[in-house]
Amino acid sequence: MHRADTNRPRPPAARQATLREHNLALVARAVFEAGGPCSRADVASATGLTRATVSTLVEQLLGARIIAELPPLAPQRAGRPAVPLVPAARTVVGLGLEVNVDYLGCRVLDLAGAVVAEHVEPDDLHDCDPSVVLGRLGRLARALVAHVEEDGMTVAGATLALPGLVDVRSARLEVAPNLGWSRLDPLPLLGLDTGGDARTLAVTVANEAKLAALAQSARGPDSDDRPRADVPDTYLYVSGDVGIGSAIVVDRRIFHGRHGWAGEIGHVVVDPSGPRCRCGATGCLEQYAGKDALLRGAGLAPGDATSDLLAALEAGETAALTCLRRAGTALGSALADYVNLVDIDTVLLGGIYPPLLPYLRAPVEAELRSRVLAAPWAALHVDAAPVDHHAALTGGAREVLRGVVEHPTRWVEG
Amino acid sequence: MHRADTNRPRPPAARQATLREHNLALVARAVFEAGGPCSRADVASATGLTRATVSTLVEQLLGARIIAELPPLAPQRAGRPAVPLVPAARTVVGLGLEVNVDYLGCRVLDLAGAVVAEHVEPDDLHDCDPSVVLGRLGRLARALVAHVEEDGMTVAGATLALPGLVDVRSARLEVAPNLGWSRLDPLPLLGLDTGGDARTLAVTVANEAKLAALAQSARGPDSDDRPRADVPDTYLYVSGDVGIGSAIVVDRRIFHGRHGWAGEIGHVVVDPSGPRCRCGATGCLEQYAGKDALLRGAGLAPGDATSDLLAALEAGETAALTCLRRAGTALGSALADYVNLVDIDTVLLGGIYPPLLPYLRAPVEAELRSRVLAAPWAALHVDAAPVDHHAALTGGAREVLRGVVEHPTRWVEG
DNA sequence: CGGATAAGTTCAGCCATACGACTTAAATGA
DNA sequence: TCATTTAAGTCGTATGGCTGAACTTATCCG
Repeated sequence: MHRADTNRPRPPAARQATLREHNLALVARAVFEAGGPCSRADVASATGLTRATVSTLVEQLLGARIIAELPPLAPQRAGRPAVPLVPAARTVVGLGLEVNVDYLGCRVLDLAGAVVAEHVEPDDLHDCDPSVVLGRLGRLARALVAHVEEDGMTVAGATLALPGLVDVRSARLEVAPNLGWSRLDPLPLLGLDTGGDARTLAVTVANEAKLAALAQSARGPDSDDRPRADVPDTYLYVSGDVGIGSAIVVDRRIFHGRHGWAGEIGHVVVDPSGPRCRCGATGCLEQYAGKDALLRGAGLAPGDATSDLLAALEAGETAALTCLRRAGTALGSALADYVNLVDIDTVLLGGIYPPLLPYLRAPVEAELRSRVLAAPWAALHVDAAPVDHHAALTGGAREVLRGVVEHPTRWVEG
Repeated sequence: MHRADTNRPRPPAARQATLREHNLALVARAVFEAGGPCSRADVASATGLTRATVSTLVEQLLGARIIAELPPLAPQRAGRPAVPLVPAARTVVGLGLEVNVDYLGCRVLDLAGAVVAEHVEPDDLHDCDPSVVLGRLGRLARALVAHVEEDGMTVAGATLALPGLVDVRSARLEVAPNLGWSRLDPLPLLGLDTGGDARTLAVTVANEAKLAALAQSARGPDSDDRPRADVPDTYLYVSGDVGIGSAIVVDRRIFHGRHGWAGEIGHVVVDPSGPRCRCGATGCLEQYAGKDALLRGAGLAPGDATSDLLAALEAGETAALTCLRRAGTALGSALADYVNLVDIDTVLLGGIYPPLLPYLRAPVEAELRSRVLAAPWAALHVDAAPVDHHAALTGGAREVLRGVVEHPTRWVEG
């Protein structure tokens, strides 16, 4: 059994240019994480660099259009007034793409976190043809890219979100049950790198739930769905739908595991003597807390909407209430395993769960209290995910922009 | 709900000295990971630094006694013969300490990976007094430190391994059920930093299974228990005993989670209608595959040894065989959850499991095949952990030495 | 109006690495 | 035996990024 990582690559040698890259990224991060306009002097004291150095670096970031200067505010203290620095709006942008069972679309975000453009087409994409659908998405994306480029923006890259097992390193989709796709390389089918002009757009693929998870983190625009609670940098995100996906977010980055398949909570064992799952095993979480199981348990049809379920619950229907208690216990049991294994104390529930949370919370928390070994020593937080409206589009675009902020050198002097 | 990590610290500004530190560590790593003597020129081509720079850095590492030169080998090619560089033996050393239910001890490892000194005292430490036992361990450690320092070695630090929930950041032990300890700060009780001389020895604490996990990784001396198979850099380590601990190792580092409590596989749900666990919940893995459960299931007494169980199995006793099949299925079910959640494809079984592996393997693998969602696309490897003889002592010492290799600057020019 | 205060800029100095030339040390072969 | 070849390791200059102190700019305050 030989494996590739036995001689993992060493980091490259550091030279003067490496210093620059590091400090450029440091200054960029300081501006982005300041939570408001900040001066060069603020950045200097936040980073530990001298004001002289910060000035040089800021100059480069301005030139790269990664940050921007605002007109000086009315000064309130003695001393020369500061020039406010902010993330640049509508200059360098990221593109999020997604194909999911009920829609396909793309969204462009700028560095300030604002949605610059988007195009979402609801559709039923169960068992569709990958090349047709991805070709269609590619055309949408090209149109959107052309549009924002006409306005002088630069698209830094794109991330494609797919609801299935995506190998992040080979950019290969192994299987997406609900789309009926398997074993394909989605990127060539988008036709983005062979567009009209000769430029190539860097595109990556990732699992939809993982990208949605990234959209939850605190910093960024608060122009989104819900008022943004203070989301920590490390949390578990669980997205309920027909399947149940999840992601481990550590310091605002996805923990991918070996292939990018971490977080498959939908098939965690809840009860081995439980119902058979479509995966072949028995008693998987999905069979208790997946969308189909919830609807079936409440006496609704598989095609019904979450709102029907919610109506049944609000009407006090016993079948629905019982089913949700059962689902909550199952979800709590699986989350307890999750927390026991990875020791992360915040769980954000997304997908179909946020409106159902009032019915799920008690059994989930009861199960966590009794099953999480460390529960007596560290409080656990279970909350609704703040962003859910096509979160993977936002997450994908943000992932691109994170790359820009963390590696600004590529955009300097271009 | 306010949490501390919302404003996580930024990395420090990089300056010239940072470059040095980085490249010094790079050169050190190159020598340590070469797998044999290597020349300055080898290091240069491995790192991408010039030979001139490597010479300077090697000079410093030699001065810090982190690496050493060997007498030149009989040259086989034309050209000036290389001066072989190797990790230094018996210069800078790491100290591993451990208190466990059946022994306490300490072990000193040098940078070459050799055991320089050790002192292990078997004892029954169920429900012992922490201050007495830790005081005793501290005295052992001081004696060992004095001994190796007389031989001219420098102890770089120490790591204390404890079988319980250890908060790695506060160095606090929350609970260690089998020792009967709870809520205590173990480090002061060791009395190592207030020793006879005024020096302070940096000591950290960690969970025993996690440190044992670190002892498994491939590089390092092969003077240990078993012939070292090629262990990858990323794997799950599971240690069976009365309780079942585990660790997630990614790129040869422990994934600690929020507090250092990741890997509590012993209380993953196997069957909610199963037996009650001492943790209060029902159907935890420990109740199927923990040592007590195995002995009880095989009709043996709780105090019996693993060898008795093995004898019963080899004699073909039905109760023992059935019990191990059941344990294997339970372990496989829990491991399947683990792999589904963290996507790591190698599992090393340690503790009492290696000799039992022939009886566990089939049910474990069957369960993994049917329950791991990604099983069709990536082979899983379940193996016996190569190191098990007081592995946490080795892991703890290695952890200290990893710090030396990755941050050599502190040892240069001292 | 002038001193205090603070933001931002300029410039000499330092330091680590690169690059090319040089030295050292062995094998090779006429 | 001795020049040639090959490769390891060292030396000296050049480059580039950061620092620190002095300087300029711009505002407030008495």
